[in-house]
Amino acid sequence: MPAASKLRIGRPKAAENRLNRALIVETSLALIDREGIESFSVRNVARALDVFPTAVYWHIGDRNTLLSDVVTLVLADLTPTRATARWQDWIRQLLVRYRNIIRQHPNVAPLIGVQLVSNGSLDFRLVESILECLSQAGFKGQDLIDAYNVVMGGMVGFTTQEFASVPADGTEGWKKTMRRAIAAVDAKAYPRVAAHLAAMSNKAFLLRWENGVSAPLDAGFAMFADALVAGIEALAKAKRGRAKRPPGRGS
Amino acid sequence: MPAASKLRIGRPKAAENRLNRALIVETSLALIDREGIESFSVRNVARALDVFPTAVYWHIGDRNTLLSDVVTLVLADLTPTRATARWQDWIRQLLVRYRNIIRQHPNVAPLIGVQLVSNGSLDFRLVESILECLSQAGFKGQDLIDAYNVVMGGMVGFTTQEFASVPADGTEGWKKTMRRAIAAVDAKAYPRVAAHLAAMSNKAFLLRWENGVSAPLDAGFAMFADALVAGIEALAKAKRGRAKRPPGRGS
DNA sequence: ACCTGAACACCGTTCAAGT
DNA sequence: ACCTGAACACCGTTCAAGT
Repeated sequence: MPAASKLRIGRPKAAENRLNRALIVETSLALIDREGIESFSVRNVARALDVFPTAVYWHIGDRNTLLSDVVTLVLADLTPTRATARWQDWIRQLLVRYRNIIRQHPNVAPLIGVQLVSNGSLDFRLVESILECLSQAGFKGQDLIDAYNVVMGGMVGFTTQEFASVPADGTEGWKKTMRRAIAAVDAKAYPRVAAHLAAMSNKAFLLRWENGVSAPLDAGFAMFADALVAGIEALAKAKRGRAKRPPGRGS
Repeated sequence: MPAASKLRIGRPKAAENRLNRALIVETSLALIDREGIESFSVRNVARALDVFPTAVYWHIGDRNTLLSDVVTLVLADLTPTRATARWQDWIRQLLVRYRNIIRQHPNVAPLIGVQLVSNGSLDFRLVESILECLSQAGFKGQDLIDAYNVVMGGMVGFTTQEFASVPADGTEGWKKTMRRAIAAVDAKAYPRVAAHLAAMSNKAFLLRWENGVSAPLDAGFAMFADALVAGIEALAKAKRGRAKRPPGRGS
């Protein structure tokens, strides 16, 4: 029988508060926030709720579906409310909102984008809003779809990496190894890396042993958002200029 | 004893061909390519090599380190050879090369970027080349580091999502559910989604049940690369114009 | 409808031996 | 140095019961 666990989070057992899907999803998120996805398991969720694993299964279907629901919960308030004068601001705001959400639930980051199941969310409001925004920018037809993918890809891409998960436990040895390997860069072979070593250590992709939780890349993200918006703007302008395709290779 | 497995891949056992790290890493990659990371395990690697799991452990340290080595192997030839006249072309080429590599090993995609251990690679040549390129573009100091992060974030971000892993087995029911949910969009509430439904089904993030392997986002990726490069170019130009920061928020 | 209970076929990893 | 062998503490998931 499931022992009266110290991990217990939700539900006062004896009450008439029965097990249900929402409770399971909330408990899962709480566990992931606290312990990370590496050590997340359906069995731990069951322990936290003081029921048998099979009771959880009755409600969730399977592990992937549960994780998909967690993602849906986390991203529930992603879509910005309408009404910014410039479409550029709306897109930038979307990226910022996404990052702020992930900052509150960094351990969820690895779930989004890398598994197709997380599409279970299917927030049509988000899709519609992005399309609306990009139509306003002047995109239509295939270009509109492409621009949509650019926005979504940019939104998730940078932040996912910034908050990439740190190895669970044996992390100490690995951190030391990383720090040393970085510090020991050959200044003759890689002069620019050596020159910027202090500014890049733990503040640049590949040269980190901590993630965005303890070492956020604020400035890098700001430039990423600026660049993406400026880039989309430039392409939109080029397309308006002539009714054709831009200098880049097309579909 | 490890049965003479049908999964057997490498090493003719009786030969003097002993177990070693490189062989283990190659075998792991072959298994991941064939079966996906979802069903990857150290024990399967051992079976494929016809040894006990503990023999593998003697060489690799632990599972995460092994996966990090797999990533290193896959990305070995990522960095483009020097010598493109325009820095813009070099950056675009880098993104294209990254995507081509992932197309050859799509199941590895989820490993890159989402786990900090994969930084074990530490290819200074890549870092140095990007810095060189962006210096040529006119970035310096903190801006140079930020621009570096923009490039790395963009390189990995889009493609990782395009090749997000599809659920392993029970995939049939999930696919049907997705297809129906998408097809059943409310045209009054989401007119633009409804209008572009055919063009977006399986060709736009969130509205997919297949990944880049069977439904590549070629045009979307092309625009993403164009937008990112154009955006970086615009920021560089703005910075050259005045010795200050661009309109976007800085730090 | 909702949960218990037992069971199956797996994991990663450690530790003690063998050669 | 390199591998076998056994063991530990876990997994996700299914299936048969109970209420």
